[in-house]
Amino acid sequence: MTNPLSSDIPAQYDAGGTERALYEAWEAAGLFHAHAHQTKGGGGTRDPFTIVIPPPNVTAVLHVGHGLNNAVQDVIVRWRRMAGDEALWLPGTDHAGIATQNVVEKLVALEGKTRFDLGRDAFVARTADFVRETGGVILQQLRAIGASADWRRTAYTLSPELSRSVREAFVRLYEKGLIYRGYRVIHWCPRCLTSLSDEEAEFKDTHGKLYHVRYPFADDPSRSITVATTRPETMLGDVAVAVHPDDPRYQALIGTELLLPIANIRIPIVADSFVDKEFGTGMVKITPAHDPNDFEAGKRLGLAMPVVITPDGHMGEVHDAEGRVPAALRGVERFDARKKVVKMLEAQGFLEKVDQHHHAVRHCYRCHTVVEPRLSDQWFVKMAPLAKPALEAVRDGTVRIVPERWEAVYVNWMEGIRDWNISRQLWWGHRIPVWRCACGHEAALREDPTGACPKCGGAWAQDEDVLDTWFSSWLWPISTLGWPDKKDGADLKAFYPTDVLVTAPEILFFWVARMIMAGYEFTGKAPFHTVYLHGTVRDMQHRKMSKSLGNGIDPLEVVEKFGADALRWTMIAGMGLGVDVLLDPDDLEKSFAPGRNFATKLWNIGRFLLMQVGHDPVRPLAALDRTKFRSADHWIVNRLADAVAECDAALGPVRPPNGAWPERQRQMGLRLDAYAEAARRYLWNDLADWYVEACKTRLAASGEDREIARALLVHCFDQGLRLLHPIMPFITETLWQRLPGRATGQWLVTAAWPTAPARSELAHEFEVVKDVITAVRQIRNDYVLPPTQALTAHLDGNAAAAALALAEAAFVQRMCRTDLVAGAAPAGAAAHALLGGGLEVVIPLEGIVDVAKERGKLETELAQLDKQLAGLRGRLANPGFTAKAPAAVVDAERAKEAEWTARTAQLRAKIRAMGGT
RNA sequence: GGGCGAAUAGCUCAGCUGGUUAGAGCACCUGCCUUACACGCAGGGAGUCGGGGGUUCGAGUCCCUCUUCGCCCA
Repeated sequence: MTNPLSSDIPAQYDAGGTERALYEAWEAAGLFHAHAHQTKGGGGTRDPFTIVIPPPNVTAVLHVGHGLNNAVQDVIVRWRRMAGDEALWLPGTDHAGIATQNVVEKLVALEGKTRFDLGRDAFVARTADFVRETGGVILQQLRAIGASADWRRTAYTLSPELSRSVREAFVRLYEKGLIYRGYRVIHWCPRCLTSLSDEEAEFKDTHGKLYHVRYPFADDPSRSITVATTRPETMLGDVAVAVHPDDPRYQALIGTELLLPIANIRIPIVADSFVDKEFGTGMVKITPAHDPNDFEAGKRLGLAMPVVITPDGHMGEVHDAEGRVPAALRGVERFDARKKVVKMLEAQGFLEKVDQHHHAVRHCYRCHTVVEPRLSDQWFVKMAPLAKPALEAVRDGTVRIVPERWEAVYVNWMEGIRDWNISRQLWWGHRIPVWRCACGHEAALREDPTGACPKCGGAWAQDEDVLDTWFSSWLWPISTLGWPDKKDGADLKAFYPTDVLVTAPEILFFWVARMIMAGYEFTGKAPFHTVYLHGTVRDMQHRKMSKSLGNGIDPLEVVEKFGADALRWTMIAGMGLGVDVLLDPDDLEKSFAPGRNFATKLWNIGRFLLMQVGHDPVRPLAALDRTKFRSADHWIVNRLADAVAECDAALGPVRPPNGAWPERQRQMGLRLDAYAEAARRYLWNDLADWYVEACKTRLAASGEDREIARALLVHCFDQGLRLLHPIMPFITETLWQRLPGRATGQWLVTAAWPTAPARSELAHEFEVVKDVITAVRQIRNDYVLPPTQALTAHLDGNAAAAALALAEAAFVQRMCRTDLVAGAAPAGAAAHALLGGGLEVVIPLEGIVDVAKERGKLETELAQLDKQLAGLRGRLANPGFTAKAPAAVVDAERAKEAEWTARTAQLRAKIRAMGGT
């Protein structure tokens, strides 16, 4: 294992042991704990920066989707922590009503029992025990990927504190009349035995069938009409057949009666404008208890509502349905019943035809069972009043959604918002705090009642249902910070509203939209100013990773094999805004190599640099005499300034300037891939590839030049580690601890985020040196000259530029084994390169260079340039362009023309000298 | 059926309010174990910006249209 805090630098970096030890050290040092009193709201001086975690289910184990989501949050929160904010990342879990109850029911089933055998209290106690034992697993796993969450504030939706929030929210809404009880058709999961909200009943495209069924007229069985249905078994609950009132085909039939096959019941033909004239036959059967649209129609028309399917999805005369379900169908499972009904219809000659039919069918989002529309009593939240401020917030930029296209989706949903079914027929969850008495008295109570009904003195009983888990999740940003508790409101004052919410688009409606509503309803403020919706991790066929497909990636396996830094780098660097991350579950090596390779490279940069620099202290940047800088020094300082600016531009702005995002800033920032690339380019392509190389010879000497190189190497590497730390926290900290002069107790985690150093005017001088080196390397490659072969390059055409290169002749020699000479090359065969500013690099290669071929190369270059120059001159000759284009554009084009003209002249002269025309 | 969006190098994507010779990463090809790193170094090829039309001095960028694909909602 690599000791994270030691000063020696082994040849190999061992991620596994280092990461574990380092995480423990960080946590022990309390680096992730945010202090309310440090914030401006808490009496301190710092801006707060808060992210609340999208709480994973207590039953969840870490999958790569969590990995991505939490890596993003960690990058952002680590960035803000370094930037000097009092940064709080608040972790926790939710109790996941349906999912957790399902898991425990399965455990109970292993003992041959059901939850009903145990009884409600015992089952709830059993579930609570289960959660106590296993509920923290995923939070423990988050530590392995480096999550810098404030574990001392870990929250849980079913804790006493958060339960109080839920209760308070319910009672307030109830008292305002925004929570009501309604008897209507809702989505019902016959397996979970509970109702579901619209959002929890997911559409899935299904290959079904459209059955065309003949319903004979009651008074003349020789005549019949035909209705089309995808669910023939529900016909037993039919109470009418509807036609569109304007449909000329059926005007005369309205009011006549049909004989419902199988059930042999008379039902009327009615008119309702909800019927789609074009669909099927334009006649639709009405089954009010088993279809939401039919329910509405049934209500409008005052029809009966017989229920013919039991809660667990079997046929039966459940309610108001005597005589409708024949004995042969009673107790038959609904899909078996469908087959039987079809057979019966066929046998009796009522089945006209069956078409293939593709349609979207609702499924339970927890167990994927086909949802059964069911008529029942449920609690609802009236959403329209809550949606109003939440919609306005996104419209006026108080809350921005990134990427932008989801704002339109959000607005669209909000405008068509429907009431939210919040009751669940479960035992695991917050029990609805409503008590009812036989006398009709009903109350929602903040505290459990002790006595009897205050109205009549009779016994009163609490509602049996529990609340939708999302009814606690929508309070998450406020409940976790202590709402509504006034006595200890420090966190709410210090850290609310939060800043960025990081999640996947799938739960935009489930959770994000509702949190915004709850924020306004209960605190009068939006709970955050930015919603960052990231992509999904997919496999190489662009399929979402899932257990059933077996195409998942276990992030802990990746951490084990390549390190958390490699995992994080790969995901963050590969994540464009709102873009899916593609990873190959069958080839983890290939998927995570970029991260692992970069970590290794970084280790080697650090190892070499630190060995060269030694342990002696170095001077700070400000103490360096810039007049003593070499061209490479000026250059690397500018590159650092560029890198800081690029990272800041990619990440920021942090928060809206005056409470709302101006149009210009609404989609700026959070470009994590661009940030990652800027940091990588600086450390690898600038610092390692050029500056470290440029320092090699200088470090071997002694004196002032060596000290400048040492100081800049340390400073520039230090700054680079800081820029990279939010993405690769472990290896950067491990290296940072080894920088000379590091005192114990200093941590990169809380080190200051870089600010761009003052730029130098002389950085371009090193570009000339680089260009010469690159030109020589190109020539060496073109003529397949071995790297060891010594060359001499003559620098002509621009004496000043040549002098800059000659000043670094030793460096050039190191980089490309080539000596530099000022002035024209001797006559003879040579390779040529024409650099910017007219600087010519000429390498005599008698016997190797074919003069005609070399001339051909220059002629090709000339031809290309001539063509572009012709276009450019055409543009400048066009009065429309010079008159209408901005002056700056025209000037730039003129400057270009001058430069290209000079270059073509130079090329022509060279070609002539080589015997061409 | 309603709404939103995308089509740019082999792949994944940048390209801001129209204005350099359209970029990056990965992949690919060539050469190299140059005393930190082959998980590396150096060099290189590659795109008629989905088709068509329009606006403009100028279009990958704006408008229309067609084609294909994706997402959300019913």
